[in-house]
Amino acid sequence: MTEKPIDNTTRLRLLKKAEILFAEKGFHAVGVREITKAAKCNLAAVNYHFGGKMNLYLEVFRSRWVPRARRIRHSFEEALQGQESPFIDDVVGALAHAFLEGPLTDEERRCHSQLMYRELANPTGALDLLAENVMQPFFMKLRNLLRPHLPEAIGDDRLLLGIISIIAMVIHFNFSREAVSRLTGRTYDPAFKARLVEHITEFSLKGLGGMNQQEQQP
Amino acid sequence: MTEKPIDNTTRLRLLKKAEILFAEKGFHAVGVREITKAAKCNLAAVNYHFGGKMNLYLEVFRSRWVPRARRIRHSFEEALQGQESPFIDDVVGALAHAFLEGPLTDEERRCHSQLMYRELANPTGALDLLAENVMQPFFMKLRNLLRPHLPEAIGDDRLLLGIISIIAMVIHFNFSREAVSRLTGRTYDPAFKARLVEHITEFSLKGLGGMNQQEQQP
DNA sequence: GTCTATAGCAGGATAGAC
DNA sequence: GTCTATCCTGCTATAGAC
Repeated sequence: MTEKPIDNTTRLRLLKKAEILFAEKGFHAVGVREITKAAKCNLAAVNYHFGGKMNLYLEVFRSRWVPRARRIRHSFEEALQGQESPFIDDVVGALAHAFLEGPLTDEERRCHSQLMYRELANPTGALDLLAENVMQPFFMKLRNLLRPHLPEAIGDDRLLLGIISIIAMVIHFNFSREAVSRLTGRTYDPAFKARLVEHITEFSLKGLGGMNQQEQQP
Repeated sequence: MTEKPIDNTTRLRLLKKAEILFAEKGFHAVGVREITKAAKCNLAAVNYHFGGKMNLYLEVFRSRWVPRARRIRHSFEEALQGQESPFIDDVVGALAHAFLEGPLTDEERRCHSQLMYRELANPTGALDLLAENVMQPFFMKLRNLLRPHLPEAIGDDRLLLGIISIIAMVIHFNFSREAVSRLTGRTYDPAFKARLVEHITEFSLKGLGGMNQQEQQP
C-alpha cells in the first residue's frame, strides 16, 4: 500500500495530478492517458504503481484526502485549544473557519470538497473509508462539544440534524461555488469567504439554539 | 426540438430511462447501449431521435427536469395561496415541504435532486438553463416573500445567503441520503421526512432572523 | 522504474436495408 | 421509425525492451 515516504517521483506526481483531475471531472470523465500526460509520465505508470485506475482513485483518497481532512480537523481543534468546554459560537465559528478559510490553500479546499461530494454522490467504496474514519468521528466530536451548552429539551437526534445542516452549508458554499457566485454576484475572494464564515456561524448559531451562549452557563 | 406531445414511443421511453440512469450514475458513467437496452429499443435510436448522447442529456433537462421543477414551485406557491404576505415560518415550511414531501413521488424527488446536483458539480451547459430559468427566479421570489418580515438591519445580501443556506440543507438532505441515513441510523420513511421538514423549518426560521414572526408585524 | 508497442474491448456514431 | 452491421476512436491493461 504505502511505500517509502520520500519520493517526489512518478508515483507522487501521479497522485497529485490524478486528484486534481478526479476532483474536477469525476472518475469516469478522466482517462488514464489524461492523468499520465498531466503527470508527465508514461501511460503504463498507473498500472505499474497502482495496479489500475480504480486503485489510483482509492489511493488518492487514502494518501491525500484523509490527511487533508486531518489537517482541517486539527485546525478546528487548535482554534478551540485550551478551552475544555468552549461556547457554541466558538465551536461553530471554528468549524466554519476550518472549512472555509482554514489551513488549506483555496485550490486544495476546492479539490477536497469536490472529491468528497462526488464520492457522496457516487459511492465507489471510498465512501466507507471516509464515513467511518473521518466523518463519523468528527460528527461525534461536534456533538459532544455542543451538547453541554444546549438545553436538554434539544434531543441528541435534533442536535445531530443541526450538525448535519451546518456541514451541509459548509459543503454547499465550497462545492457549488459557481452557482453561489452566479446568485450573489461575488467571487470567492478573501472578503467573501470571511463573509461566508460570518454568515454560517451566525445562521447556525441561531438555528441550533436561538439563545445566547452566555445565558446558559451554569 | 419538441415533437408532438402525444407519443408513448421510443422517444419518450428513452427520455424516461435516460433520466433515471443519468441521475443514478452521471453522464459519463452511462453508455448509450445501457440506455437503449433499458428503453427496450435499438442502439441507433438515440442518434436518430436526439442526434447524440449529449443532446439526449440536455433534452432530459428540458423536457423532464424543468417541468418537474415547475411542479415543485407550484406546490410551494399553492401552500401559500391566498396569503399575499405570508409569515416567515409559512414560507420556510412550505419550502421544505415542497422539496422533501411535495408533489413528487419519492423516486422522482431523488432523481430530480441527483440530476441537479450532478449538474452543479459538473456543468455541461444544462446549468445555464437551470440557473436562468428556474433557480434565479425562484430565489428572487423567495427573497421578495421573506423581505417584508425581516428587520431592515438584515441586508439583501444577508438574506440571500440565508436563502442559499436553506436550499443547501434541502438539497443535502435529499441528495446525500446514504450519508444521512448512516449518521442518523434512520431510513427515509414518511416519518423521517416529516421530521426533516420540521427540522429544516425550525432551523432556518431561527437562522434567518432569530425572532418570532408575530413580533415584527407593524 | 520507466519506456514503447500493442492487445483487447467498449464507447458513440453512422450507413443503409426494411 | 426501427433495425443490423459496422466504423472508428477511445479506453484500460499488459508484455517485454531497456
